[in-house]
Amino acid sequence: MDERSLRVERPEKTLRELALERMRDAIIASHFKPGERLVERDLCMQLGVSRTIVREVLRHLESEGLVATAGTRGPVVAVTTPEQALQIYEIRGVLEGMAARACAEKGDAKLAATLQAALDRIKSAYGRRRMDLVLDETTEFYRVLFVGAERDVAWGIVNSLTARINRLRSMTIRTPGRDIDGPTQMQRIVDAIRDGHGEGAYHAAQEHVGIASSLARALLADTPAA
Amino acid sequence: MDERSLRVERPEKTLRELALERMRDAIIASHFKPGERLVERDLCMQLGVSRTIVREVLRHLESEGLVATAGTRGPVVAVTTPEQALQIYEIRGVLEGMAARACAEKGDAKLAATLQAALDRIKSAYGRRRMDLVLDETTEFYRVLFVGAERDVAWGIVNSLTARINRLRSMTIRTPGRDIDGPTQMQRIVDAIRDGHGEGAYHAAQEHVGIASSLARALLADTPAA
DNA sequence: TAGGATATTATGGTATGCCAAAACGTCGGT
DNA sequence: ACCGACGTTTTGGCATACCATAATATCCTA
Repeated sequence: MDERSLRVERPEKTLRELALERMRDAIIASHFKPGERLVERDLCMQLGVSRTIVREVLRHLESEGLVATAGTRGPVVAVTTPEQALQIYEIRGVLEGMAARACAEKGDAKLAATLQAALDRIKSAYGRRRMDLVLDETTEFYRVLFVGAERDVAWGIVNSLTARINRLRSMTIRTPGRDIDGPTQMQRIVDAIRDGHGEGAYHAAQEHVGIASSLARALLADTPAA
Repeated sequence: MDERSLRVERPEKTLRELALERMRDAIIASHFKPGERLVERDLCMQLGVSRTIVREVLRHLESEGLVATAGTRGPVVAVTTPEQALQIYEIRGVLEGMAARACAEKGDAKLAATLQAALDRIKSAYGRRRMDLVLDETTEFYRVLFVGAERDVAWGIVNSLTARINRLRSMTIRTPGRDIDGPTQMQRIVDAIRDGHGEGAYHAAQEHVGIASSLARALLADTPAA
């Protein structure tokens, strides 16, 4: 037993931070459904924390758009209307296009390789029918894209918007043929970036989101609100 | 004294909501400076509310990006780095361009008139050297633009981003000649919208933000961090 | 049985308390 | 004068309490 093993490990995160992550993940994963009432005291029991923490977490989530509070009625999981969902796809289109263009103009071969690796992991997840992993790896792909583009502000926005349409995302990746078409479109993004084609990357990224948007539009025509 | 005067007026907003607005406005108006420590108990005294409310307000403002909390050190007013500020201008450029294009494609004469009225108010504020009003009326102009474009999600993003660079905004509108050039550029946006020119409106909006970005870049070269 | 009145319970808004850790001030030794 | 140890104060993390209002259940009457 040497000196290091006597060291006291201090918790890396506060209870509040842990609870926030847990709640955010639970909403994103549809454990709590859109429109569902989030009763503070129930959450206290589920999370095993006091109301103080629950309320503070709810304030965060309100500001993130994942929770809505209207008048005297308590907090509910936010409902993303079809109109909003389509707006979100549009915004993602312009921001992802912007990031893709910046990556292409950067001319960084290592970045292109990292994106390719991330895309390969998406393909692999599709191949294994691991749809949960497809979403996670897609998020990772875009994180690499925005970090590579040095656009952390836009990444914060896109990531937050994406959380609000996660149910829809989960549905679009399951549409027939998406497992082939989706990675093919993303491959075009990566290729354009590797080749340094700014406009090409911009349009490839926009097209990819545009197609997802069309899929979502069709799905929303069948089952409203996500 | 009739029946109506016996009615109990219930407060429209909770204490928390009022405190949140007050704090947000105070940060935006530079009452609290970037990097300044926001001590909970001090805020309690200044706002006249309990720590509960202060903490919940701080959670909101954290998620909005106006307040930062790092490790064991308490909350501070967020510092927007020059890099972030420039990113924010870039994002505004694409989102405002998108909204302007949507307005132009809408072909709504009433909307164009409302935008013109809003721009006239900006001009009037410039003429009276009321720079605080210039900022307020500019915000109103863009609110009308996004609402007219039916892009409330993008408006939420732009409004929130703009709050983070308000000091810089306050400085750019004060640069020599901006009082003439700014409204001229915005007039081009309004004209393109009135004439139904989608691409024209898009580029006019992008150009306007691009010029503000260049002014900001120059200012940031002199005085870092806002 | 249906509807209204009343009682009870649940819930959000808000304040206060406790405690551990961080920050700051003081003192003594070199 | 500087540094380290120690004591004191400040501060954030977190829990709990109180209260008014909203929601729900129960009871009584027509």
